[in-house]
Amino acid sequence: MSSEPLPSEAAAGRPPLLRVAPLPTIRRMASYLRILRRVRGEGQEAISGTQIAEELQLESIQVRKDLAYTGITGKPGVGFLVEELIGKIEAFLNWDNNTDAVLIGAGHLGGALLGFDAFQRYGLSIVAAFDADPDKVGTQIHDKHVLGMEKLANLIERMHIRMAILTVTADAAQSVADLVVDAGIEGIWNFVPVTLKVPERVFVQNEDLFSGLAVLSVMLQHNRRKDEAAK
Amino acid sequence: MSSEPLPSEAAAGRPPLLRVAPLPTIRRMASYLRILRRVRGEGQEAISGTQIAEELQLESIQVRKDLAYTGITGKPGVGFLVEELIGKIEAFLNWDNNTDAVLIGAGHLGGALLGFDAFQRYGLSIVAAFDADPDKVGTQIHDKHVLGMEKLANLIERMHIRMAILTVTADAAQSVADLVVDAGIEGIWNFVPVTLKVPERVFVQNEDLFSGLAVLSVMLQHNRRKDEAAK
DNA sequence: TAGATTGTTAATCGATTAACAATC
DNA sequence: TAGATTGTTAATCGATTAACAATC
Repeated sequence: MSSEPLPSEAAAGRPPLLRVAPLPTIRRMASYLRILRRVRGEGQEAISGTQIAEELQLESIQVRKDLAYTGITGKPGVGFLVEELIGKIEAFLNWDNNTDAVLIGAGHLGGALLGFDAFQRYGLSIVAAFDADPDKVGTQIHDKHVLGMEKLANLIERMHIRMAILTVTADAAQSVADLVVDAGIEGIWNFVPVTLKVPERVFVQNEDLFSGLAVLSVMLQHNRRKDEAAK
Repeated sequence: MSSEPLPSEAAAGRPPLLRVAPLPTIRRMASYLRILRRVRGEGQEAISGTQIAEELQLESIQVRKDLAYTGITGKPGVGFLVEELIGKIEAFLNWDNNTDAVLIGAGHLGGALLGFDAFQRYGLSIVAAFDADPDKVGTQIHDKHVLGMEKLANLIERMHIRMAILTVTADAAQSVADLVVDAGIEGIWNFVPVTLKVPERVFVQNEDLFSGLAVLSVMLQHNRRKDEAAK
């Protein structure tokens, strides 16, 4: 997986594009890691692409292709060393470094995320929560302090926080995004069903529950139709 | 597209879904609907694919292609009738019918979902929650009763529930899935980072938080690298 | 050795994007 | 009419899958 520029790019005099792996590949890495950590816990030292594929109901060729992005080399006839592969995937995902984040919107969903201590194993630590509701400010949710919005920008700057998790209401989302972007945030994990306008340098990862529900609804409807047609 | 229903089918029922639209199309439908409902609230009567595309930062050709799956016909030079388009998308997603669901696992995330009253506008109603913890059984979370696991199968069968929402712990997920599948569930909205084994007739929609986090982590890391390379 | 599995190159598939005539 | 937009067909792009030699 060389990151050499394509001839056309070189010819055009542009700087070599740093390539990111395909997004579907990146998403699958998280599940590979899950399997690998479990398997390590069971004392298994090597694992084949075939085994990973079976556990995740994927094709082994896809697993092999994906794993190649981490730079690991396997042993034909054997597979990959579990410990090494875990290290490579963690490095690929930058989950071997800790990333600090702030969470804005300490409602039900925000509270649930604050309680997710599994994040620690995924390189994420939420350093504080923020909310506009004076009744919430000053309290703690799952051991995280809830601070007032007026403290947000300053904390981001002072602690060089790069990631913000948005769980505010839809009508507040854009203004909060503006605020954190101004303060220097580089990535937003957005749980609000709103299309945020941000400068190009800021990356937004949208988690849209309703799009998942849409898929499920359509598939349920589709299966029912099939059943009825079969009668 | 040859089997597109005529406008007159609106009263008669729904388009015969022989093929399912591409999954990315289905996911985007949810966001189209969001824009349309807002725009309707503002009193706008027609909307062009161009306008929808701008609001969602998409290409207009993609919006037009997607909307074609609903069977709607627009007016060249004008666009689509907002009210009609909302109806078509709701029908496409089956969100004009109510779907009952059970939620299993009344922890933090499960509780947050129980409190999401927006689901009502997306055709979903959670009729009850279930949990193995005796301390939770008998309580109410956001006005939903929490019942014991021993009542689950019977309620699914009696009420002909087709959808189950899984927010249990990872180690319980497969056995709960087996249970609801046996009881006749046709679709599972799975929030547990576990690959469920289910019969082919059951559709599983996985919502994997960590895969979203993986994308965000990689992009943050990537942007930082680019910045450093630029120096 | 025989069987399993890797890693690469090529083929296929499916979704996105482009082009453009038709039409309001 | 002129400008905007739809809807269709074709081209492109990117990801998945197939094939298979190399190798443990």
